[in-house]
Amino acid sequence: MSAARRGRPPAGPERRDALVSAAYERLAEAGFEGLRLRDVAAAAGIDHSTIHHHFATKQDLVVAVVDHTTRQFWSTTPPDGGPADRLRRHLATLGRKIAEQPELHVVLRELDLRARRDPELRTIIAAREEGWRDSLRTLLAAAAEAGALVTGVTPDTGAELIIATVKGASLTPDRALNVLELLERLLIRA
Amino acid sequence: MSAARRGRPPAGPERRDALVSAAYERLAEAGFEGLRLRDVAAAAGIDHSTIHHHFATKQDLVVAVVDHTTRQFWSTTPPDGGPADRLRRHLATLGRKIAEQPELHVVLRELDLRARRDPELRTIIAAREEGWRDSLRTLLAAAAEAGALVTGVTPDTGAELIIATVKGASLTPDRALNVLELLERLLIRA
Amino acid sequence: MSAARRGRPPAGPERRDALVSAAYERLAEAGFEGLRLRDVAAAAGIDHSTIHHHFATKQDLVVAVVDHTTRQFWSTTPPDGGPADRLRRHLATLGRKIAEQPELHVVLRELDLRARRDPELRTIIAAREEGWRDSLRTLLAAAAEAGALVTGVTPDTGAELIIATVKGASLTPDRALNVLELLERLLIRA
Amino acid sequence: MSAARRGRPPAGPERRDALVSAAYERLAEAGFEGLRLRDVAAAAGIDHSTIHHHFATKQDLVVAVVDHTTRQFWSTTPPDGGPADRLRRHLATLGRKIAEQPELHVVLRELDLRARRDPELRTIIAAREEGWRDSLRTLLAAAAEAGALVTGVTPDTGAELIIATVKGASLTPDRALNVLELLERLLIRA
DNA sequence: CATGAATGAGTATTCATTCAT
DNA sequence: AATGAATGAATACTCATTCAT
Repeated sequence: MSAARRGRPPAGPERRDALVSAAYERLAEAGFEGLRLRDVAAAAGIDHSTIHHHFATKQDLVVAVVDHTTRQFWSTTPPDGGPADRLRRHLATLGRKIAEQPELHVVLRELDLRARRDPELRTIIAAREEGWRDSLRTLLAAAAEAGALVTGVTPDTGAELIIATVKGASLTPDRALNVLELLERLLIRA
Repeated sequence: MSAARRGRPPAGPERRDALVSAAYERLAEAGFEGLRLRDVAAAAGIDHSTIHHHFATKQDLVVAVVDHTTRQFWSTTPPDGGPADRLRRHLATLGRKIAEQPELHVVLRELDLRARRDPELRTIIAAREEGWRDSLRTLLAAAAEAGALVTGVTPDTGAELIIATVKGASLTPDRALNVLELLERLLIRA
Repeated sequence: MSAARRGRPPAGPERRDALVSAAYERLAEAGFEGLRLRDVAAAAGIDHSTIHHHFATKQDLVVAVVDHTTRQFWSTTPPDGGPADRLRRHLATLGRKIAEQPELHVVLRELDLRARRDPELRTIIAAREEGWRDSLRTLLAAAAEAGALVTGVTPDTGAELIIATVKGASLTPDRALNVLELLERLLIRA
Repeated sequence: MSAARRGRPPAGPERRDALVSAAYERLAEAGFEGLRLRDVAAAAGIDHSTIHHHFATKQDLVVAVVDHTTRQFWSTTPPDGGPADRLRRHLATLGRKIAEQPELHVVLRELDLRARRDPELRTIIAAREEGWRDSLRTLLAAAAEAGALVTGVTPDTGAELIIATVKGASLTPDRALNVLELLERLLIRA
């Protein structure tokens, strides 16, 4: 009713989301280095000064993008099944997502680097990653108890290895699926 | 008369190297996002417009930094010994270097991301990485022939897994050593 | 229903006064240079776009502030008594007011300067000042007739001297009282 | 030889002075409220970004203007003669300068107000004014010793009265001369 | 009356690059 | 080679004002 009255200004609250999405896309295309509020506004179809009505500062928009991006990754996590199977599916899902949606993981790597110099982002990203790490540890502990894990792999280092490999694999998306398949075979007993 | 007046301005040709080193350090600290020619010049102790006598454009300096950085990484590669041992030493050396010299690997990740949008850097970096990949493949093929490799690992995917894990591990330097140790145990037969 | 919900939004007509007072205070604190409608609105506890329901333009609000401020100063004038005494009391009152309420006189000086570039303000302020000047002239003429004035002081130049000194003294509020006391002794016969 | 090579860019070091003069003039015309670096640059005939080559920030330029302006006022002070005469000449010179060069004194009043909110300017201006105050006190003390001063005027309050009156008189330049003449007659014994 | 969203002209500042010396 | 002055396009952010609700 109120949206798309004359076709140009979409509406009120969803405008904020449109800005975050546009910023996410610009970040994927151009990196932090090339992230310009003007481009974000243009992509969202609004005047660039209107951005500041929704986000006081560029950093505030970036924080919203971090939230949006890490949340999107989080939805990746698998539901249920046997521990070995769940781990298998988790890695397979990640491998597929990296191949299908490479920008998401590229942006996540961009955020990892930016977080080194930005305490605010560091806090948010560390919290989200900690959630992933915890769920991996739980999964690996269950798999170990079920005797499905290769000997010598503790839940702790196993989780770190998975995190590192997923992150590194996301830098070369077309090879990610194969890499994560091999990792899975190395971790889980035949 | 004016050169080496107080020992500060090194000279003519090594001035170029000083600029590359300064740019590398700025890149490690601030990322591409925060790389300013003025800062680089200041760190090298010269006027910022003098940079253009050594590098026509900022991109030229960046290319030189890429060369400098990837070369530094390359020097990391191990010399000789048995194939399993050489692989072990390679991963151990990398793990140690990441812990000791984290900025080098952070800069390399920065370059990986930048290369996605910059064909010139992509070419250089891909060529250097291809060298690393080749030597890993050779190493893994030798290890496989010696029966030292876990079954199911081909030289191709094994090399990809190592590359991915090393890259991902470099994003959390303090955990890198443990991660690479585990990878090594998973790849090499006891 | 929505008005006076929590006692904060006063009502309809007095809202206008609240805005003028808030603007006066902002002007005292930050000068014309730092006068922002948003700040004024925030200080009055309303949305900044609501200001435009009371004052079509910023200038309109400024005009209202000028009226408010000059009126406040006007109330300063003394009632009655003998001419010399009335003059004495006038200067003493001014000196005290400057010390007690320095912002009022600082704002008046701000207005004097602004009036140089703003014909609308100039007209208003000149009219108000003319009233003060007239009453000073009348007072001085009466004092002269009563023989209470030092020789050589005409009502005209005497009034100008008083006006100039009061204005200048208001720039250093803590010394104003002493300055005006001395002026009084110089003008009035012992 | 180097200046006015093609007529447009005047030269190097005097460019700084040209900017200060231009800023002073803009300040006189538009006040702090209307002081724009773009206008200053345009008045000096250079690109507005070039300003930052000479003054890192707007505040730095303002500080230079304060220095320039207060220095100009200072040069107003009279040389020598008998104490009463020197005081007479000082007030007469000030009265004439205010009438001839009203913008200078308007800018000085602008600075007085700005100094209330700007500690950096406050320090500079207070120091300069203290110099004026001191010289006035010395002058009045000499005049008092010579018996040329009206009874009841101490060097301290006399100096304050002069300062206040000069400041206030500068707000209405065409009446300043008369006001200061009257002040002189009130202070100095016939 | 009141609001929140939107606008657009404007504001200081940044920065790679050019040029004369 | 080196420098300092100059440039101009770009950059985040501001602010009075408008408009639909």
